[in-house]
Amino acid sequence: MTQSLTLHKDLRQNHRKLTRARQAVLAIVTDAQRHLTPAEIYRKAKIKYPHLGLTTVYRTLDLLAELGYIQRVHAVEGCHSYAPTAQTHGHHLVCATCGRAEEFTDCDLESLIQSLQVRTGFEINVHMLELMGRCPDCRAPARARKRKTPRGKA
Amino acid sequence: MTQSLTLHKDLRQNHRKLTRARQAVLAIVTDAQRHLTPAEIYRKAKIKYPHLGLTTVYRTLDLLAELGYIQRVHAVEGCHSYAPTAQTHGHHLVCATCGRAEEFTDCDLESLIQSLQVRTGFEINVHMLELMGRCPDCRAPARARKRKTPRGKA
DNA sequence: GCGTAATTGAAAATCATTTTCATTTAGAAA
DNA sequence: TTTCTAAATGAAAATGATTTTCAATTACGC
Repeated sequence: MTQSLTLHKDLRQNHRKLTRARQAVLAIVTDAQRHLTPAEIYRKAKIKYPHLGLTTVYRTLDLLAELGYIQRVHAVEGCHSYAPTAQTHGHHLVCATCGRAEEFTDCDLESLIQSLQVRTGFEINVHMLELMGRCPDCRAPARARKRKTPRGKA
Repeated sequence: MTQSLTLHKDLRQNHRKLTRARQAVLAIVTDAQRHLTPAEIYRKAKIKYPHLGLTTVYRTLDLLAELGYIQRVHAVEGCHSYAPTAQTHGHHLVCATCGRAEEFTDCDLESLIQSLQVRTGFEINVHMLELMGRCPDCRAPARARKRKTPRGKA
């Protein structure tokens, strides 16, 4: 709604149009509780707007990410998922079992970055921090059920 | 060399064989100064061992990662690259310009993880931290030359 | 409303990855 | 060393994800 208005303005500034496809895609990503893959977004958005094509989803995700409305999420699995920007002001805490993601902003890496800059001579300007584990919901039944196969290296 | 011996032992324990293909792939990743994609590894390893097939590279990368000899790297670009484990005891500092990667181990996230665990109820057991910026080499000439295009789509 | 550039979706093309399968090979045992 | 067999291999095909092409459609400034 309000977001659509802002988007409309942002698009106009670049001589671009606010289409139903773009609204549908943005709505899906914005309302999602967790990051979604392009295919998932396509499936969900197609319900709102059945005429939608997968190609357009890819193009729209690129566009929205460029404009800063959504963000690419890099998790261990699902390298190319997307999450609304609001949800990603900072970093992710992703549940390895159900994919639910919490975000947090306080990452306090300043001192680390400072010392690394001095030590390495790099100029550091981006950082990506992703934490993974199990959310409360997935931890609870885990005690009762059999544990998931560790699929570990050993 | 020494690494090959260790690998041989590790493989034997799992009833697996030390093949020329595996040696070639491991050598390439181990000697790399930055993380490489499967295709890059294939191209380079094929020089050492021309008979090598791409399929085998994929299978070998999985195996070596499982055994802990190499690690998957998740950077903003190149979601499925690999780096030697030695280089990734901790985290990466990647140069956005030339791709050169430094690694560091002191990440000091314990207090952050602690407080997040309490706050969210998550059990946190993995973290991924990647810093990006420009390395000294790429910074130096930057002052003299024109700055690189910011790589925006617009 | 009109005109036009931007956008679209379907299909084809491309690219990365996995599977299949007949052949080859490492390495344990003789 | 030779023999034997399970493990590993590479080529080709299959699969999946993403991008390109292009003619048709649509948003929106006029």
